[in-house]
Amino acid sequence: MIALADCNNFYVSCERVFQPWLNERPVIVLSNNDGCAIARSNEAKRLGIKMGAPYHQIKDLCQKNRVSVFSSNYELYGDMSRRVVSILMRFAPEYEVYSIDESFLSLEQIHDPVRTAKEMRETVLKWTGIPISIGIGPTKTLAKMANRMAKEQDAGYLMLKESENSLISSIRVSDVWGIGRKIEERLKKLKILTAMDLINAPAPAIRKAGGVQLERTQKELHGMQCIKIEQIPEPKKNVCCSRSFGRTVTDLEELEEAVANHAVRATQKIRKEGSITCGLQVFIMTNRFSKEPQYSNSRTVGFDEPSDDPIRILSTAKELLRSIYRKGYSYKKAGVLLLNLQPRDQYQGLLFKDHHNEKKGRLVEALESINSRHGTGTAFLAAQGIDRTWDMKRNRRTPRYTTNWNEIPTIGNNFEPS
DNA sequence: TCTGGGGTCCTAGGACCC
DNA sequence: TCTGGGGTCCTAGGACCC
Repeated sequence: MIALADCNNFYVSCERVFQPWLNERPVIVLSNNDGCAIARSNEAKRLGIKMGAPYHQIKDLCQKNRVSVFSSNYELYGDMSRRVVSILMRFAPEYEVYSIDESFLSLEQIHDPVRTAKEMRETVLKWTGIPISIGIGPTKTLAKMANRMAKEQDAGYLMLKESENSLISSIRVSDVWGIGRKIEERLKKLKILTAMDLINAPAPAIRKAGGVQLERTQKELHGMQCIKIEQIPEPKKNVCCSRSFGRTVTDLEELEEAVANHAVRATQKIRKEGSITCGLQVFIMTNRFSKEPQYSNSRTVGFDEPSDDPIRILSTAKELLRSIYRKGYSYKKAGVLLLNLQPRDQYQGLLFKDHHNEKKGRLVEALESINSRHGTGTAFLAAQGIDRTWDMKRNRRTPRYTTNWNEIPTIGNNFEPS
């Protein structure tokens, strides 16, 4: 059996751990730039706030109903996520961290999966304050479905066996893991509306409608494991860093600063993974929701020799940016992708040229060590800009309670928060 | 005024090879 | 009029996930 442990309304639950008065009140957490609602408490869901709803459209509703609204605090959520995983792994030695709030666990060796699920749930709640739901099924897809049902029934945990047809027949096909809007439409034309319809449909028709992936989903619903638990995550193949601006940006100089920051952050990511990049893409775009003239463009370049040098990646990114920049547009977003990542230890140098520069290497290491000791952003390259007035909005972020010495919560009145 | 960010996998089609 | 057969590799775009 496979279990899927999923944190309930995860970002909201993280905020509630440190602000318990938010319990049983409507709470939402906004995306970067305070754009959309990306996490909602059950109370907020009941008010009709949809996943991904633009905040400016629901602002009145939130004020009227005294909804607590927060900017996302990824330092906090990332740290809470690690804590939850560290508890789950005590129960199941084989597991896969699927996303920031979900893990698949293999319960193959476990005698009584339901009992284990109950214990996991209680322990995670007690040790972290985060409520989780656990779905158990013979495959990942069925575990996902069981998880969904557990949440709907407010049960906490639920085990789904293959034979439980009555349960499955009530599930809409679009609620099956792996089926999005487009596939749903195609299936609708074939009169396949529920998970049960999908199970009973002829395989060739399914293959035609949704390719091998949909066929795999169908097999998984039959109880045949097609999607393995991946204990050790594969190294990333690409990395992307992009942001919307807090305001529109027209100047090349400001775009350059933003792209410089994305390039440096992307490079930090691959260095942490021990990867080097073979290529680089830069993109810029105007606000697609605006009626102003639209422009978006991207340019890609391959490196003659793979690199993880932030200075080289940054300067290449700036060159690419200059080549696609057009004056007169109001830009809303810029990003940098590092493509075709390779493990650093499989690096092949060039025969006739050497980019390697020991002095520069030491400089980058010094930057990294300063930032890891004193916090990200302590030391940075001048190209990244100082004021960064274009930076994203994050007006309602709570303290980084668990990862920053200056923001640790205090108890009682003896200590004034600094 | 205001609309997120970061990934993966698959497929079709083009360019190229013998 | 009629123009082979069988591959590989790469890329862009589409679909999905959280």
